[in-house]
Amino acid sequence: MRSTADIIEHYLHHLLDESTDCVIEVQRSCLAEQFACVPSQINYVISTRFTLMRGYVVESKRGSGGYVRIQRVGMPDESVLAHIGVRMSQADSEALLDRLLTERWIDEAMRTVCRAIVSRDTLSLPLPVRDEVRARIMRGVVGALLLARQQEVVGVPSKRNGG
Amino acid sequence: MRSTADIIEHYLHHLLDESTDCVIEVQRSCLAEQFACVPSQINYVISTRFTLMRGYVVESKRGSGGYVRIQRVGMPDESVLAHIGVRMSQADSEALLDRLLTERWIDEAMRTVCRAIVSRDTLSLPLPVRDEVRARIMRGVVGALLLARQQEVVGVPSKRNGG
DNA sequence: TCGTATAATGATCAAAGATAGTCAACATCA
DNA sequence: TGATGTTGACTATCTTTGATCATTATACGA
Repeated sequence: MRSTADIIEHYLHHLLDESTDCVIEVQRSCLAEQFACVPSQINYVISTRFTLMRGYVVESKRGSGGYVRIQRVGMPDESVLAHIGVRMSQADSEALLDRLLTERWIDEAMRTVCRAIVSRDTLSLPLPVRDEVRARIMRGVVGALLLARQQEVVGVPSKRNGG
Repeated sequence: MRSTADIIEHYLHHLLDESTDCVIEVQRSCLAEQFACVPSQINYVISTRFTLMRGYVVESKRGSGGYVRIQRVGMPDESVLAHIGVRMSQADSEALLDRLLTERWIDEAMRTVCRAIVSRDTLSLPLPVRDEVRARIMRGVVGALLLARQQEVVGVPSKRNGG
């Protein structure tokens, strides 16, 4: 059975898909009532599923007339590397891979392979080393992609060997 | 007499045969209850019978709404897996990537990215851990390639962010 | 008009709950 | 007797909940 958090996430995605401008505004307490959960559950969903890494910007206002605004934003090329810190969680790296797929930097196969590589089962290292290695790997991936793009533009004929 | 492990294995195989897309999702605790065994028995069954060697990829999620997903992806090339031991050097992994490229399991882009990932600079771990992680990564790559190939066939239902 | 009290929101954080994983001792089978 | 199977204590991760704090708008009295 899917968790409440999953259901709420799905609902918000649905609203975003319906919206014409990739922005939605909801009321935390209303949503909570609608899904029969405590208000802070909404914060949980937003903080785990609508992160900047996944391509969302969230703003809110308290007090009467308060709201939570969720906006789906595009990915500025150069900002990607900057968003990868010294450590990176599995969730964040999967989010980034999903975005790279959405933005057509990579294809399905690449995402599947990279997802497998950065999974905790594959790395199988104790924290925080695991998250540090994952960050370096994601840097490597994005770095390689950026390089490939540059070469495309300049017209370098697909790198040979390279030993 | 058949062991409990055999019976559970058989049951899971049955579920997989019934499924239309070679994927099943079960709950560890439910299965354990169903077969009157401890939950860790399920892990035993999965780790001994649903290995990559035998053509399965397994993913799971903990917590509320948790599950274990078993996917049949087809048997990997034995000679490929055989080359990946407990440890793998950078040179060996690059050689394997070259071979995968030659045999058209991967394309240039994939090789470039994977080479970057398994380089000692990216992993940046002391030996022998570095070679061990590299071996697991290459194993993950092989499994993911099988998975990706099957996703192509079945057609992925545009899975949204990590659900 | 200004300042303040109050109501209406949303945010944070830590504890509790819900699953699944690991490991090693013990049991059983061939 | 070694290989395979079973068990349970301990661990890791993800979700749910509630107490408490923070912010904003508005009503109201001076």
